Amino acid sequence: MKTGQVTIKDIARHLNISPSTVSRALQDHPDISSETKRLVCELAARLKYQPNIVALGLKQRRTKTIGVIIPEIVHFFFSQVISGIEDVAYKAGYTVMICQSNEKYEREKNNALTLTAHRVEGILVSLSKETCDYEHLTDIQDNGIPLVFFDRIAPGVEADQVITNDREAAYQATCHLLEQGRKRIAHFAGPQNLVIGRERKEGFLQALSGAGSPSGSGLCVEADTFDKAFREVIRLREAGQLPDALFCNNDLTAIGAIKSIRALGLRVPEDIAVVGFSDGVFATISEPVLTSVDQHGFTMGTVATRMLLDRINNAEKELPFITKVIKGDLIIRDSSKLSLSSTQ
Amino acid sequence: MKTGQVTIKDIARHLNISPSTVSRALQDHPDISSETKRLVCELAARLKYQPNIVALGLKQRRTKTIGVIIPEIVHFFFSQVISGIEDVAYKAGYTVMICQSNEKYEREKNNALTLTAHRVEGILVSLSKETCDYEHLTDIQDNGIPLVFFDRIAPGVEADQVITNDREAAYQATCHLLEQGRKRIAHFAGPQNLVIGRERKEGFLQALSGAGSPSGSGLCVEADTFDKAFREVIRLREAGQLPDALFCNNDLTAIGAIKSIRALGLRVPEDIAVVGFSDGVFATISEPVLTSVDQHGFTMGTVATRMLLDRINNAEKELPFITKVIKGDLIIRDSSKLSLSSTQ
DNA sequence: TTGTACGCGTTATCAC
DNA sequence: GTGATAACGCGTACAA
Repeated sequence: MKTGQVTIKDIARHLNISPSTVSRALQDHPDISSETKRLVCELAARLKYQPNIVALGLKQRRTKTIGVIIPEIVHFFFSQVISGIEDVAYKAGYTVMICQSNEKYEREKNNALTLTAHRVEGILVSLSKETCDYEHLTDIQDNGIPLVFFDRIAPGVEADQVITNDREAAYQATCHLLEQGRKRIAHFAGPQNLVIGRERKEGFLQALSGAGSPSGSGLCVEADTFDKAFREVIRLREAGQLPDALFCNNDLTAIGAIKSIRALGLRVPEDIAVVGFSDGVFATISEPVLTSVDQHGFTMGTVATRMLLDRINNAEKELPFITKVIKGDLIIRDSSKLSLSSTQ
Repeated sequence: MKTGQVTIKDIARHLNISPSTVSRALQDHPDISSETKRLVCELAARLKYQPNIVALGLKQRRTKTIGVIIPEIVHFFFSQVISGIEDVAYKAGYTVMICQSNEKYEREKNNALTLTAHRVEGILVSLSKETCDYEHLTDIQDNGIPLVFFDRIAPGVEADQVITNDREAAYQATCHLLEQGRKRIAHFAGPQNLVIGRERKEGFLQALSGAGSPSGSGLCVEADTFDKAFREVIRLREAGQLPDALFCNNDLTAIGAIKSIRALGLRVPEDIAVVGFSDGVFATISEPVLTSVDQHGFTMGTVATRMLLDRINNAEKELPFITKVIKGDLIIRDSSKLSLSSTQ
């Protein structure tokens, strides 16, 4: 199917002038007579002429497009980040090409190739859960295309990064539980090959050891989905290992845990306090409303995009790589807060 | 910033052969000697050569790209649709360019221009809440670019469409409430300039009149967000108009209502049964879990994209426009279902 | 078997 | 003031 769109040539033919004259007239070039300009602009408007950005990109050797590789759009956090990305990109006259890895390494590699084939000027990446090898990404850099990681970064790869202060936020979240008088706090952790998974766990453990908590109290389990959390709570109960508080790697996990806890006839927060991470809509919808760390997804998107555009526009300068930290805010809600009575 | 990517010319220069030979070698053209092919392919691999899709698009006058205009990515339903779109598009070798209208008419007009400027071969659209005029979309069609509407269609515009059986599903949802013995059922409606808003309300009213319900029982209020629903429940209470059941235009609205109802010390579903629409994750996270109509967002995306690709690949044929209806499934959960006792 | 010429839409650089 | 030409990267009919 050929896009039957009007070109500069069409206008030139209609007016019996050359394409270059049309081009200049449209750009309000001083050399062109105002009469010609009028004629050209009128016809262009009537024919709804639009410059062909593809051709422009070819000529100018820059596509004014940036690429994004994310695990899944349907995750609220990522959709927020994308909104932030688009916001900044569009205002700067850039188009955004979004690719989903669906948490698959192979797919992520493909995404990288798709984007470079489209000659995007820069790429924003958040790693899939499977990704352990980063060659497909360093290849991009070798091609001279700037890369900015957000949230799920690649350790060891030299590049700009935007992250949450995961460890610190996890530390605070755990301290909050300790302050509530909780003794046996467990952690439902994310995949440990991701830095965010490790960092959050690390912060959790630090808080416990800082509290001089008895060894063995830091029960960590890898569970990062609603379903896994639901099952894990049941398993812990059967093993007689139910904690009195739970810090989860993300909100959906926390909510799965809450559902499971309640299904067992126990109460949140009275019997088990629960805290999530990466505050999205879920936290306020949950019952009870969920204490969580607000990761400011939209902001993360805007910051990352600005870094990328800076990098693109200063490609010559060999500026050092930057890591920006967006501070997560612990928002305390009912799922972890005892209003009056104490637990026993 | 110039994408310093390797071109066919670079390879040709290195090997002291002409660019066309390189081109043919890369395509495994029979005319080329296997020795030359080997040389070319080896060097191409070493240099990580990738064909410039932009240049190809220009030459072949087809960009292998489709555009999407949606209100907001952060809506779970829309993010599901996008996943479906990407799934089909990528398998067909198409790239997807996503634009958000942010529910603004002006922005939607801009999106349309951006996409045509990029010479996308077809466009998928779901209207913003503000949109009442459709010229920016018919302009696209006049340009010979196929258009497919999904979910939020433009009445009067001749184009392919994919929709939910909104009226019927709303009818069923309301009937379900009637079957539960509810007498005073209210509707929290969406914007009435959108067809889906009107249809869902229509279905609601039909069910009531079919039940020979007393006039005035069909209380309709325009409220389509969490906050509006929350406030509206309070207002109804103050006005002494609280219903015993509530059918909401979407899930988030339903959940806002539930939160408000509970804040008033009333129970769901015992005092007020609640039903939502467009079943997303929210429905299963809500407490109690929410009865809702599953709109099958992912499927809607795949179906719409297939229609669009068909249209693109059969541009010559003047096929009649098609409307596909994806049946919504009413999924009954705790928010509307009385297990044992009856209401009084 | 390989090279040359052309065109996709656009603009910068010459020429006139 | 305007027109012709070349170039961006690629594929292909045609020539050699």
